[in-house]
Amino acid sequence: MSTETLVERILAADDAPALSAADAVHGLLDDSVIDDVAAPLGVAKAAEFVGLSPHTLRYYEQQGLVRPARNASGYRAYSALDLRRLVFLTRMRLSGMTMQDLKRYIELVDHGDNTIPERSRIMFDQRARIKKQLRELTLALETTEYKIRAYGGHPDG
Amino acid sequence: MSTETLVERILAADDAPALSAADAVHGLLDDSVIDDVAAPLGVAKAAEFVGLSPHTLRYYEQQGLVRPARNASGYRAYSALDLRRLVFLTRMRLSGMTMQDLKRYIELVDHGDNTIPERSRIMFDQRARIKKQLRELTLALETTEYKIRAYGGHPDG
DNA sequence: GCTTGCCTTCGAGCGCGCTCGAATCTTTAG
DNA sequence: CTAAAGATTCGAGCGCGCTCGAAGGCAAGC
Repeated sequence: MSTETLVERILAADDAPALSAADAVHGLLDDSVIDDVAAPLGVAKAAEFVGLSPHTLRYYEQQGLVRPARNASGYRAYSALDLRRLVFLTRMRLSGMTMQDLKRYIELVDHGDNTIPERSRIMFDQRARIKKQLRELTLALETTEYKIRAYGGHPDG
Repeated sequence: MSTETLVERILAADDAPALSAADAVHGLLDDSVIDDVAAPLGVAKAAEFVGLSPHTLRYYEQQGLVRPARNASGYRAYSALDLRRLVFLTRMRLSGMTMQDLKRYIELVDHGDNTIPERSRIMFDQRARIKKQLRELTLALETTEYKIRAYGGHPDG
């Protein structure tokens, strides 16, 4: 929570992102919100929900990251649980976790509570990576804003 | 400056990164520091300075992003100016600017001041991208810390 | 019944950004 | 003088994470 409010201060009152359609990954803080959506969702809707392509969702499934149920016709049906996992996966991917690490992590999840120590380690590493990226991005932001200032900052040329 | 102090608060007093050898990209805020270094540098030293490989520096040159002078033997000699550009390039790359956009930008720089409007636009876009990434990373960080908390947070398994 | 459109599987292909190997030249140490 | 370390150019190769195309099944509207 502390982190959120701080970074919120950084990014608030700025070029409002205008998050239009279903961008769960960039908006949701409370996963329980997902229950409100009319799950289960087909692959297209689920993809739109997390901001990925249907292709990518099938790819994730093939890689063992999600296992949505199928309806009578063999179509994928993403439950609220599946959607929450997709949000998790997408956030981890967006923050630079590799497919390999993500696969390993999910594999551990599927193997019960005695894998928690290793999962914990993975999340510690992930946190360190994210913080490093935050540092790098902060420097890049400063550099960028320096340039904008130097150019006089005319947004429309 | 405002941004820096805020994010500094977020990341301060944490797992100290132990920035050992020459990590200009992650540390320098004032480019003038570069003059202190004994420029010009050979490709290996320059690479170490920005945290890239010599291969990558040659690749950047081939792509037209830097043009270091050559000594009598044809070896690359990166001047302080070149090093500052390398720091800039590296920060932009680390913050997700594509090679294509970077090439375009440098091309504009090489074409004088009347290209400033377009350069300005590129930097505005870049800033928006960085801020989006910061938002995504922040959510990912929260998710990660949530997991760590859930796992009881034992760092050593 | 037919068309439209979204769903399925499969394997191949691709764009990005390096990364490497080979052959050769230069500099430095002993 | 010799050997080792590090520089050069060139083009090929690679790992990641998708991304796409082909061939076909299923559902709904006219």
